[in-house]
Amino acid sequence: MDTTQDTQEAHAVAAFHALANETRLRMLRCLVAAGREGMAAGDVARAVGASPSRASFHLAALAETGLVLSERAARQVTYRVDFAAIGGLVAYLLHDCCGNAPEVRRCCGLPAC
Amino acid sequence: MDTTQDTQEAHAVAAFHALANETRLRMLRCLVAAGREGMAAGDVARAVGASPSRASFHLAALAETGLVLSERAARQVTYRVDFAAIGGLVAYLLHDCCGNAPEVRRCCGLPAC
DNA sequence: TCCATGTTTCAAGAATCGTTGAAATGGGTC
DNA sequence: GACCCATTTCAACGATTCTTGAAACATGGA
Repeated sequence: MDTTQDTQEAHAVAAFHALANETRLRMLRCLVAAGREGMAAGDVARAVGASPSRASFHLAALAETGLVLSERAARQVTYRVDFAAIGGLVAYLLHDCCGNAPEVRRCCGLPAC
Repeated sequence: MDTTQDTQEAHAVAAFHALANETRLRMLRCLVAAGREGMAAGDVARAVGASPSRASFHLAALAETGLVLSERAARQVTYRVDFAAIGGLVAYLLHDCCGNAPEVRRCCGLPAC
C-alpha cells in the first residue's frame, strides 16, 4: 500500500536530493534570479562554470523533480524555475515536517500560526 | 577566498543532503513530533524500523549538520531537533535562494514581503 | 566483578552519484 | 545538401553513500 503521505515523502526526498549539490543549488539560484524569463541551458552552464554535458546532467536532475521546467525555443532550451514547486517544498518542510512549530516559523520571520 | 555566502551555501547543501534520505527524513519527523523532550536513539530506531547501527549512522548524519542535537543521559542518548536550525534552512530556501519570490511565499500561505 | 542494556564503531560489499570527453541529436542558415 | 551552433546522450571511471552484522564501548545494577 502506498499512501499519499508516502508519495509526498518520496517526492520531498527527491527534491532535497536535487538541492544537495553545489552545482545544482547554484543553478537554481541563477534561475530564480532570471525569473519567469528563464535562462538558456548554455547560459546557466557558463554562469556556474560547468561544461555543457555536466550542466545538462544537473539541469535534467532538477527538471526530473519538477523544481524547474524546460522548453525548447529554436536551438536553445530554456530552463525556468517552477516557483510553485519550490513553494511546495518549503510548505512541506514547514507544515508536514515541522507541524508549523512556532520556533521554526519565528526563524523565518513568519508570524505564528 | 571563502566568502560567507560560500559557507552558507555549503552548509545548506549539507543540510539538504541530510534530508535527502527516507530514513533520515522519517527520523526528523519523529523527533519533531517528540518536541523539546526529544527521543532516545533506540526509540527513534524502532519508530522508523531501522537496526541500531543503521539508526546510529543516520542520527549521526543529522547531528553532523546541526539539524539535531544529542545528549547522553545515563545509558540512553537523547536526540532532539534543533528547531532554529530547521528554521534557518527554511529561511535560506525562502530568502537567500528564492529572494522571497511572492509566488513561493504564497504557496506556503505566507504574506508577501 | 559480572552481566545486561543501549549505543557506536568498524570493515566489507552493493548501490548510487558525479565527472569527463566523445559522439549523437535537433534545429537554423547558407 | 553542407555546415554550424546548442544541447543531450553515452560509456567509463572514480568517489561517495548506504546497508549489514560483528565487535567494541559506555553505563548502571546485581
